[in-house]
Amino acid sequence: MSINLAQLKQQQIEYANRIILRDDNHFSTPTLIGGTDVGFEEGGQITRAAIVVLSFPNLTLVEYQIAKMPTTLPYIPGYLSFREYPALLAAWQKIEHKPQLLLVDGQGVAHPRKLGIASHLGLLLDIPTIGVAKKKLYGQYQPLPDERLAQEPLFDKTGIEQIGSVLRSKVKCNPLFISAGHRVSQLSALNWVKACLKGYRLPEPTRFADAVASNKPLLQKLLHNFKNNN
DNA sequence: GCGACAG
DNA sequence: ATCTTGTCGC
Repeated sequence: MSINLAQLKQQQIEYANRIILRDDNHFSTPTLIGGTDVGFEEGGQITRAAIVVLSFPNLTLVEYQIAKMPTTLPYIPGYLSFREYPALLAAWQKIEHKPQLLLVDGQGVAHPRKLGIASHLGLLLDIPTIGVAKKKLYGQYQPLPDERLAQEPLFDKTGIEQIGSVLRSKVKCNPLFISAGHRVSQLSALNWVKACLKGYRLPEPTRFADAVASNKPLLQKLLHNFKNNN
């Protein structure tokens, strides 16, 4: 069986037209903010999606859910969302306290066809989303000084349109690539991420989602404390 | 043809 | 992403 990339590409173009890059009217400040991350088991055969919900602005863990599904697609740059969104939707259904804003691991509109996983998921769930990626997929930017909160706009290939921001969330760490996903402006996307930083490279929602999705004993232990405190 | 390339 | 120990630097 071959993968019909041309069809997926067409779908991305159609979906991208529906993305809204303005701040949502439904909230001024979120009460709950979510984070997502995806991991794999059995050599990639199983996709494990994690969604965490934190209170805002306290940033304490309120809930987390995990969903596992058989992996259907390999990783193809530019088509990540098709590989990961089914498991993420399953995890979302299990979430009891639905957040008003979701930080998604990966790009938002900083994508060749302006439909990274954050945008794709935001559209499917019809909620505001922000893309928080650890690496660049698309775009160009100027070098950043090694200072906390140093930032540079991420531009389209034309160099005219800003498609996201590059943010040094922590000194001596590689920068984060922040881009609006859906129903949020580029400026707000950057500000919400900054509001979720707590001294680590990754914003808290993403950091917690990472811990849940990647079964690391150290951080998994932090989540065990959460169970006891509830 | 060559380089780039989320997770 | 995942497989993995020690190691360098603040």
